This record gives sequence, structure tokens and C-alpha cells, in this order.
Amino acid sequence: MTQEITTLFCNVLLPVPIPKLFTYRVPAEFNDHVQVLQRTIVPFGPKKVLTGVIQEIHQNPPQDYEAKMLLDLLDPIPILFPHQLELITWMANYYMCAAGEVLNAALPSGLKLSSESLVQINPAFDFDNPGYDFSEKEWSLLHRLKHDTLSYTDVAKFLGVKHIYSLLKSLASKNSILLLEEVKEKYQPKKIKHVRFAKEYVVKKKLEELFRSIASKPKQEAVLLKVLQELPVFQHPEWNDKGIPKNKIVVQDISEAALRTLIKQKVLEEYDLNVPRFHEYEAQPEAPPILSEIQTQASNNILEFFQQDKPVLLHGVTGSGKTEIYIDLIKKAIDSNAQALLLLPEIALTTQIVGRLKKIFGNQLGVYHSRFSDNERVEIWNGIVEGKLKCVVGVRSSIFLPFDNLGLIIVDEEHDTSYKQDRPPRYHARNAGLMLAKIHHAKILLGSATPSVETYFHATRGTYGMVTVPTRFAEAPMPQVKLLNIAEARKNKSIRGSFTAAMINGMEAALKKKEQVILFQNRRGYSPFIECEDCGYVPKCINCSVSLTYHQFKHSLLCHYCGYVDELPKACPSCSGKKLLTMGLGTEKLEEEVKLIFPDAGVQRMDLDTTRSKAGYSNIIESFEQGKTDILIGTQMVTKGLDFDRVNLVGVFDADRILHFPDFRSYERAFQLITQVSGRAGRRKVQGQVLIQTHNPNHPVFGFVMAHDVAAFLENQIKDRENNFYPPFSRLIQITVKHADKKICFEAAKWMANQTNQIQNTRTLGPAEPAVSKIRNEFLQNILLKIPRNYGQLSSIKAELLKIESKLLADAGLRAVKIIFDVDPN
DNA sequence: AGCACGCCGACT
DNA sequence: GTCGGCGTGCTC
Repeated sequence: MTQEITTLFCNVLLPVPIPKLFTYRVPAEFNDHVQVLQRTIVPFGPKKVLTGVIQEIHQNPPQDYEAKMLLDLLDPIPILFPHQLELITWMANYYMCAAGEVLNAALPSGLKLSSESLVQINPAFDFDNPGYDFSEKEWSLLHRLKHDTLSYTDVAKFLGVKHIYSLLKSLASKNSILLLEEVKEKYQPKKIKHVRFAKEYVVKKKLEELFRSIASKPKQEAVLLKVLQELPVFQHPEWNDKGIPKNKIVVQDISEAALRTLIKQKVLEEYDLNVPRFHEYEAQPEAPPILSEIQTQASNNILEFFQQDKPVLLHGVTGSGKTEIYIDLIKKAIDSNAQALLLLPEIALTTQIVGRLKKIFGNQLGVYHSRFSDNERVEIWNGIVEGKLKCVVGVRSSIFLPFDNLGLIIVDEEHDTSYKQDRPPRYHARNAGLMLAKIHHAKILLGSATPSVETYFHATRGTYGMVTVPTRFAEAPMPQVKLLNIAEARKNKSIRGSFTAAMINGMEAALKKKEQVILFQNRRGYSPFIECEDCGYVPKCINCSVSLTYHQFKHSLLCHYCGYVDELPKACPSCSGKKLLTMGLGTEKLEEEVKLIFPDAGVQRMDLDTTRSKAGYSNIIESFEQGKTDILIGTQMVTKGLDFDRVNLVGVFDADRILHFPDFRSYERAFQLITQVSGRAGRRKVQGQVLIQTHNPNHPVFGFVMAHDVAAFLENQIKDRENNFYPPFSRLIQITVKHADKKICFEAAKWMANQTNQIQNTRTLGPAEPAVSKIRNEFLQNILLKIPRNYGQLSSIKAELLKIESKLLADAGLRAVKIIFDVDPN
């Protein structure tokens, strides 16, 4: 009796922004191997090949189309754990995006396959007897292909045209070329060439014989002696298997040619050895630091709340030694055989904290950072799966790593806005971390000196536990904060450029004492705009509705939204006036002024422009650490994680601008930024000083900053949020409508707001024009939907929104608009 | 998101 | 006539 072969189908999650699964047929020979959560390669569309993840396996052929065959299975075992899929699915629903978009963010690109379409000459093609007519372009391409196989992009480059598809199709139809797909695994293990003795020579007699015969060839002899020195096979024949790196042999006067000869003669053999990209941490791990009494108390309190399965907020002032508490908790988690994840904002990761953790956790610690290459990320991924890594310090995307037994999640600088991703899936790593903890039944700790209003609300109202460390480590006093009134200084003529006399005096005094100074100006470039003195003309971006920022070091005008670059005009384009003024203050201008006022001081600038290169950031930090830099000027970057003993003065320049940003979170953000940067001042026994230049010295936020009263500030904000129905009293979904045509954009937004207005129990704000109303030639309109916090079925509202969207996109006139849903916008 | 198709105006 | 622009629809 012949056995019936079952036909299997699988529903595949693909990394594309289409909210559904795609069904493929499983070739019969894979029937025994196919597994849920394996990676698979599938054809997609006419010429694409994608890596997807199998989500379901079944036997139901699709009704209304013929399923394509999947091409291959990539992993003998699943690549994702069910917990990861759970997180992905939750995220897609919660943040209103396609699961494929989440998958795209979740898989390191080294695990996604690249497929490249290649063009090859048909070997059967006869140049002398082509059989068809070819255009000149076609001929030149055919000749080019005589010797090389080209990718599509190569062909486009070679011909100098964008669209090559029809040309290639024509060539293919005339049997002159072949089109093929090359699929390759992107991840490549790092290989290092090694050498060792061929097997037959690992015998004493044979080796002695060899040396006798080679005595007349000094170069070869030298090579062999060197190899022997590194691989003493006389004494330890078994060591030969390990081989030694080739680059250890070819040093100084050892001849590579002689080595090659020996390899050719099969005396030595050469082979590739896969080596990890991360240097094994060889030093003996240090013992974790001993906690102070206060820290021990805090750690115990946290563990108590963990017992109650509550997330915990660790509220400790800057410099209170949160890191030691983290280390203690991580150690405990690892000791109980669970994995630990420490999330840090992007730039905090490059600083001292990682080094400290590495010293303590050694090879059990993985670091996951955006500056790592694809290959390095895959190695972290695999290290976790293999159980080598027990703890990861990483940026927001590390929540997607393949943990199967997560016991502890710590989100440091919990309030940091960079935890929210500003492209799909627009997730917030702190909130996703809370969900991840739920999925793993893990404990989660949120740490901050300036907690977000939301977190603080939950922590003080009992939803979360709260542990406070109110004093600085080693009893360093909190810095003294002083406000410098700019308007008054102007009146008294005690101002020089952007500096009030008081600021200059403070800096002078600090420099005299050989102390370092940090100046904070949250705006890069030289000046945010330039203006013609005669007619008031301000150069604007041609794609966006913003003024162009003048960058002196590039001597050009730059759009910070789309990257548009323009030359600095020599005269006003509008009235030909020659007097173009640089208006406003950026880090470059501040740097220039500082150099004028303090010509002998070492000055460094730290912003996006000076840290873009891989070494930029660490160079700046290093020279500051070594005391080569006296004055460090920077944007947000200087507010985070820099611990330097010799900084006692911090100057803040644009507090006003942050304060008056039109957003319900602006006070919160200003308070956080100023408090954080203040925390850089005075980390030892000496009291640090913070000088803030402002036009509004009476602003209430400054009162809280000066008193270092985080709790009072947050309570004040909570009241404010309650009065205005903002989070945590409501949930927000921001809807952005985009279109190149202003009228269409406005009309669609109006229609949309009209619809959302009819959703029960919610409030709609807008449509309103955002501060930058046009970006990359698309007009923007924002609608803000406020949903009561305790609204039961948030998902039903989201479903409703998606329905409204599809209704809008069905309208002939408005279908081309783009709609972006941003759940819990920043 | 890509990518191809198809329709349109602008040129050799 | 072809090239290349952009709007539209589809991807198992």
C-alpha cells in the first residue's frame, strides 16, 4: 500500500509592512523538518526573495490563489522563542503597525538574508552570430558581461540609467543573457588564517628528518623554527591541532614566501578558524562592589517589591550610586540562573558603566549597541541562545534578543525620550520592557534621578513599588543652582556675546582652580538661522518649513530635518544686501565665543557633528578625562552618564527654549534636562555650581530645579496633567496626516478628526499644524486623540481607527495621503 | 516598503 | 517614436 504524502502549508511572517501572514506550500522533502518559528526563504513578488519566520503550519490550501513554494528552510531549530513572537505580536497590536514591521526591527539584519539579482551572459550566446538585432546600449552591456557577472545596480551604474528592467527583459527574450537570483546568508563568521604542521610531520623522527633536509634553505628553516617555537610539537604533539594564527608567524624577517612554499610542499597546512569578534575577557572578573548601607537597604527594598510582582521605580538622585544597586541585582538574577537585561539610552552606553559591568561579569556580559556591525550583533544573539551570555547591556532594541529565561529587566534613565523609536514600530522600550517582563514573569526595575511623570504617578499611587535614594554617594552635596537674568545683564551692559558677566566670572574662577567646565546648549550648528539685516530675509529649506541652520565648519546652510545643504550666500538673495547676520545660538558659535573669551583654555565641542565618526565620541571623552579639555560644550549628549571628578561648574544656555517648546511634556523635559546636566557638577565633596542663563528667572520650573525637589515638581506636573486630561490620566494616540498637496492634507485631516470625534468617550484635538509643518516636501497635520486611562477596550478604539483609515483611503480624492498612528507619542 | 505596470508629457 | 516622471495596485 502506497502511503499518501501530505501537502503542508505554512503561514509566514515576512518583514514587510503588510498586516497579514503569507501562505506558502512546503516542498514534500521538507515535511519532516519544517517547524514553527524557523526562518524560511520565500519568493515574494516577481523578483524578490525574503527571509520570513514560519508562524503556523497546516494542511489547508488557500482558496483563492495558488500558494508559491517556499524555497528553503534556514535553521535546523527555530530561530525565535515563543516569548519573542508573543512580544512581536503584542507590539504590532499595541503600536498599530504590521507584525512584519516589528519583525524587521527585531531581527538583526545579519539574520535577514540578502538576495541579489544578478545578470550573466548566456554561455550559448554567440557574439559573431547573435541572431537578433541589438541596440548600441545592449551591445555595450553584452560586451561588459563577457567577463563579469553584474548585479542590477552594477548594470544601472554601467549604463547610467535608472530603469534597466525593460532592457534586461528584452535581452533575456533574445536569449543573450541569464537572470539569476543569488541568495546569501549575510552573517559571516570571522575567520583567521591559521597554520600547523601537516599530520605526517607530527612525529619526532619525521620532523628531525625535515630539519636536516631543509638546513640549506635558511628562509624556510626560520619559518619552521618560528612555528615550532609557537607550537612545540616535540613536547606536545597534541597542540598541533590548535594551530597558530598565520600573522603570528609572519613577523619581522620571517618570509611569507617561504611559508607559502612550505604550505605548497604540504609540510605545513593552512586553514581558516572561526573566531569570535568579541575578545574573550581574560582578566579575572572583579568582585562586585560592596554596597553602602543605604544601597543595601535600597536593594533589599527593591527585592521586597519584586516579591509582590510589582515593577519598581528606583528614584535616586544623580550620583547616588544606582549602578552598584544594578550590579547587585543582576548578580542575584544570574546566580539564580536567570538572564538579566539592562537597558540604557544610546549614548549612555558608550560611557564608563559598560566598562564597570564588563569587569565584574566578564564573558557573561554581552553589549548590544548600534555601533556594532551586523555580524557582531548576530554573535550576541547566538551567544544568548547558546547560554554563554547571561546578561546583556543594550539599547532599546535589545528587548528583542532571544531570551528564554529572563529574570530581571532594568531600564536605566527610564525617563529618557530616546527609548521611544520614532519610526515604525513606534515602540517605547520602557513600556515594551514592562510587557516583556510580564511575558517572562520577570522582575523589572525602572531607574532614574528624574522619573517621568507617568512612572512617578504609578510608583506613588501603588501600581509600582518605589525605592528612593535621596542622598548622593559619599555625601557629596547637591549642586547650587543660580539663575542669571539675561535681560538684566543686557540692561547693565554686563554681557559679552552670549555670556553674562556672571557666567564668565564663574568660568574664570573654575579655570583658575584647575576645574573643568561643561556648557550645555541643546542646539548644534553655528546659528539656527541667518537673517538679512536690510530686508529681514531668512533662508529656508526648499523641502521643509524650517529655516536653514548655519554650520560654520562646513561653511554651509543645513536643514536638520531632511539634510538639504545649501551654500552660504555671499549676499542676500532677496535684496542683494551684504549684511547677513547669524541669529540665535548653536554649539559652534558658543565654541567660537568661548575661545575668544578664554583663549588659553582647552575647548572641545560634543554634538552630533563631532561624534558622528566611530572614534569621535570616545576621543572627546578621553581628552576630557585626561584634562586636555578645560571647557566642554555640548548638546543633550553632555547631560548623560558623564562622571568626572573635576567638573564643578555647569553652564546652561537655552533653558528658555526647552521650556517653551509647545508640548505638554515641555516642562517635564526641561526639568529633566537641566537636572541631569546639573548632576554633572560636583561629584565629590566640593559643592558644584550650576549657572542658568534665562529671560524668565521667575518661571516655576526653575524653583523646583533650584530646590532639587523632584517629588514636588512631579506632583505639580501630575496635577497639571489631571487638569488638562493628559497622561497618565489619558492615553494618547497621535494621528499624523501627510501629503504633498497642502489642500488634500488639510482636507483629509479634517475628515479624519471629524470621524475620531465621534468615537465614544474620547476627545479629539486638532487637526493642528505641527511646529514644522512641512518636511521633505510633505505637509503635515496632527490630530491628537485622548482616551481615558481606564477605558477598557483600548484595542477596540484602535480597530475603529484602522477602520476610519481604510475608509479614508477608499476615497478617490484623499486616498494618496499617508496616515501615521503614534501610540503614546513622545 | 519595494516594485512593475501604465499612462502621460518631453525630448532625441 | 523612446525616456523617464509619477500614480496605482500587489505582494501568498
